[in-house]
Order: sequence, then structure tokens, then C-alpha cells
Amino acid sequence: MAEWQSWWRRKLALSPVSELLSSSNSSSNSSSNQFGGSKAPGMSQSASQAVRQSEMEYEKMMYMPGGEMPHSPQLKPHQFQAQTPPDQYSAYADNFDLSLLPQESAPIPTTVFQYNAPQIKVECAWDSQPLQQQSQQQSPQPAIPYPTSGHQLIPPPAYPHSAYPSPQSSPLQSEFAAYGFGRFGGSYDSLNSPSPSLEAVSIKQELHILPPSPPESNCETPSPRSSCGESIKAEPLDAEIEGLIDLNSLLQQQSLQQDTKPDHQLLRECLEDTSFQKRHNLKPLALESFIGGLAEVRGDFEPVISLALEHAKREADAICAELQISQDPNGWTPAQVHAWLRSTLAQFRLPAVADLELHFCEDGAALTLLSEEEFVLRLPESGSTLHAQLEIWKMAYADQPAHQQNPQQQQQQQQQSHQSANGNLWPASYAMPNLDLDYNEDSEDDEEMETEAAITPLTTSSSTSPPAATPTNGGAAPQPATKRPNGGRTGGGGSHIHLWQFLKELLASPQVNGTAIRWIDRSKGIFKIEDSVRVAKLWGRRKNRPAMNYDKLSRSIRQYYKKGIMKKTERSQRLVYQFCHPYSQ
DNA sequence: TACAAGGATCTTG
DNA sequence: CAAGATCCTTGTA
Repeated sequence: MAEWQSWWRRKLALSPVSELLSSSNSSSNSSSNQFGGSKAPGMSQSASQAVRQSEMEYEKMMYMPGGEMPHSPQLKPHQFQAQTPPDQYSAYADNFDLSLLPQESAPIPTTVFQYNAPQIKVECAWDSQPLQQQSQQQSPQPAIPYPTSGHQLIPPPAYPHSAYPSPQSSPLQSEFAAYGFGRFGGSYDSLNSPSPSLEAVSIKQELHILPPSPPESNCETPSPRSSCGESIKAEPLDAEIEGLIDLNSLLQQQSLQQDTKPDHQLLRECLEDTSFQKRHNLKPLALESFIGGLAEVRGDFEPVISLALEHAKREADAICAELQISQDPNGWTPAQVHAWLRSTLAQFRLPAVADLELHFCEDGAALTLLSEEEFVLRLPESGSTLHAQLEIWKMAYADQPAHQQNPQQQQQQQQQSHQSANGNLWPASYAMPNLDLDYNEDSEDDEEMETEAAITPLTTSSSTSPPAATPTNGGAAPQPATKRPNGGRTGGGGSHIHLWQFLKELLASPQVNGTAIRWIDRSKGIFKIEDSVRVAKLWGRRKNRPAMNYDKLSRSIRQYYKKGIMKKTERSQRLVYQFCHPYSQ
């Protein structure tokens, strides 16, 4: 009898996914943890919208009658019973002592329950489908001894005993908890072992059999993570669950791909931002007690991010194939833009727009430049969602290595690069800078540089286009032809770029760089450097000048005063500069 | 202490 | 040679 129960508990407690997600959210902002919000501070509106949207999609999926998910953890036992043929359920229901599970109304006993939904939702933000697809593709027929199909596979607990999942907060987390107990799974025997192992100790702590370890006790008490990671056993049941949906294999795949260190600023910011906690004097959760160190936790964001991006790519692939469009929104024709918009509207069950062509006459490149406000202005009902989806596409595409792009795109990039070398276009170095690269310490610079080199521009350059007119003082202002810098950097560090161009690059991607530099008044060309250290560091990186600092950077900026590229603002403010007219366009 | 301003000189492409 | 990078001094908030 207790076997099922303890299986559930261990499964939920040991789930590396739930653990990872829990740790992610607790190590990062806890805004929605503690205030129930769905938007993380520091998270861009678009990203949060994406998260919101994906949340809606997920909830639709989860609460859909006869839900499409293999099994729905948020279902209460009685619900499960109602939806499950009695004969199948009765096969094991008698042995499943529901009374031993906590009541639904029971108070959440630990702050660990203050789970941050957005991080979870980021996982599914890319699509509601992949989970199903994967479960179908990777394990068409799970051979579970208890239920007969994945659909009725497991009676979800009233809600998990684990400290991590909370059904009130998100079904998905429970979903992960239920699914995630795969090849990372810990030892089943640990709880019942006559001499409880360290794993058992930590497991029991999570089950509230023992009080949680204090943060400083993490040395003595290994985290479930460590126990999971180190004692991988091929439990038959694990393998079967694994067959249902192999999130863990996905995580493993992604972890293998971590060499490439994909950069996803929005996700990362969302996951890592602790500013909200600081602002509100919120005490971050004691991760060390069950994770084993913040650094380790941070390192584990990568699988989540990669997994999310993987889902996004899969979705994009499918839609691209269906619509016959490129994955790079920049390459879309207006007609393809319309096709994508319609597809996205349908995907999110948003009201169709009859005169879509009138609202969006842009091609893909121009579309990517539209702000969320512009989207909403044109389509109040769905603009935000569309913009968020576009952001996701751009992220997914930006993550795509060049060799995966279609030949046309590669040719286009080569052509642009060649033209750049001829001085007709923007320098080949022209690529969107990403401040995310600056988040880490210098020791990781090498990796960051590799990542940076792999980044394709998130936005296009109309906002960063050089001015057509020469400065009024006749200074030697560069006049590269306006061209979308789709080709990205072609190596060499991009040392030819001018500082003012670089600053406009940063300014052109507020979602990425908005915390470091932002427009104060776009029309007047007034901007503010919010983080002088980061901007200087980025500039130094771009110019291959490791010793660059804001003092030097600002000196260079001041040189622009004489050249008529920049000027002092009317009301002098610290860190606030203004482009002269042609350069602010 | 951080930033602004600007002179002088050196480095790089 | 242009554009920065670097170093410096002085002043301000």
C-alpha cells in the first residue's frame, strides 16, 4: 500500500525537473512567488506576455475535457476516478491510500511552496504541443504495469508531498514533477532502507518528515540533486515513466549542448533576476539547503533554457514547414508575415483579423522592429501575444547555428559580409550586442565570446541606421549605406564599429540591453546609460580592449561633441547623452 | 565616489 | 590620418 504512496512522494521529491525549476525560481526573482504575479521584474513585457500566453495555453490544455496530456497531475483523485474507467482505476485504487496524502485545503507548510510560476511557464512558453509530441514520438506505447495507457497512467496525488510542486501554483510544476523522474531518478530504496542513506535524509526532509536543513547545513546534507545525479538506477518503473515523456533525456541532450552556451537574455534575466527580492527586502530561499549552492543552481538554468528553446524551435520548424516560410522572421515577405500572423492567431485561439494586410504591411524585417505597443495599437486584442510570439521566434532563430539556416540565408549573410568588407554596407562586425554576455564574470569571457559570436541579430537596423546626412560641422562621419545587419559579425571582434554605432545597437534592443542603456527621448536622440560599467565593458569587448572603462568611453563620447555626432543635453544630467540630429535617426 | 569635461599623447587600422 | 584609447587634471554632485 505504502509503496505507491512512497513512490509518488519520491518521484515528486526527486524529480530533477521540478527540483531544477523550483531552484530556478527560488534563486531568481520571487515576485510571483510571493505576490502571485505572473510577470517577473526585469522581464520584458514581451517575454512576460509570452509567459502569460503560454500559461493560458497550458491551462487550456490541462483543463481541456478529456485533456490531451497523457496524465494530468492537477487532477484530484476523485476527478481522476471520474475520468478514468473504474476497472482501470480499481486495479490499484484500493492500494492507493489517499488519506495519507495531504488534503487539498491543507496549508502549504513551507516557503518552498512559494513557487514562481513564470519560470515554469517559460518551459512551456514555446508550445503546448511538444510535450505531447515527445511523449508520442519517443514512447508510443509505454509499458506501465499499472494502467493501460499513458492517459490513465497514474493517479495524480491530491497534491505532491514534495516541497517543490504546488498544485495551487501551477499544474505544470506538478506535471514536471510527475514526468521528471526519469533516468536521473534517485534510489527507490533509500527511504525504505534499513540504514537510511543520505538521499533518504534529504528526501524525508522534503517530505517534511524531517525539518528542512538550514542553509548552512548543505555540506552535511546532500541535496536531492546530488543524490539524483549520482545514483542513477535503471528502475523499471523509471524507464516506463521515462518512456511516457522523456524530459530527462531532453535535459541530458541539452546539457550536452551546453558547450555552445546559448544565450537567451530574456529567459536568463527572468530566471536569474533577484533584484525584485532586493527591492522588497525579500529573503531569498535557502537554496543551499536542498540544491547545493547557488552557482550550481545557476548552472542548471541552461537545460531549462535550452529545453524551452528546443521546444520553440520545434514549433517553429513545424510552422515553417506548414507555411513555407523561413525561421528567420527577417526574411519574411509581407505575405509570409500575414501567413505567420494568421497562424499565430489561430494557434492561440485569438480572433481572426479580416483586414490583416491593412494592419501589417511590413515585411518580416520591419515586423521585427515593431514594438509591442505598436502591435497592441494595431491589434488590441492580440497584438501583445503576437509580439511576444515574434520575440520567441527571434530568440529561437537567434539560437540557431548558421549551418542550420537555409542556404539562402547563408548566401545572404555572406553577401552582406562581403559587401561590408567593401565598405558599402554596415561593417561586418555589425551585430546586435547582447548584454547578457556581460552578466558573468570575466573568467567566463572565453565562453561568452564564443556565444557572442554565435548570436544572430535580434533586431534589425532601421533604428540603428546611420544618418544619411553628414554632420553639420563637416566632421568625418562615416556614412555606410543603410542595410539590415542580418549577417552578424564575421569574426575578428568587430573593431571597426564606431562608438556611436555601437551605442545605437545597444539602444536598438531595449529588451536585451534596456537595463544598461535606454532611450530617454527617442525622437530627440536622448539616451541614458543606466549601467556605465556594463556598457563600457561591452564596448571594450567589441573593440577588443579589455581595459576599457566608462571613463575612457565617456571621453570618446565627448569627442563626439566636437564632431557634431553627439551633444550635451539641454539640461545636463549624469549619464545622459544626446545624438545630434542625423545620428539619432 | 562617480561622473563630467577636456587637454595631451599614443595606438591602431 | 581618423578614430579611439589612455592618462591626466580639475570640477561637481
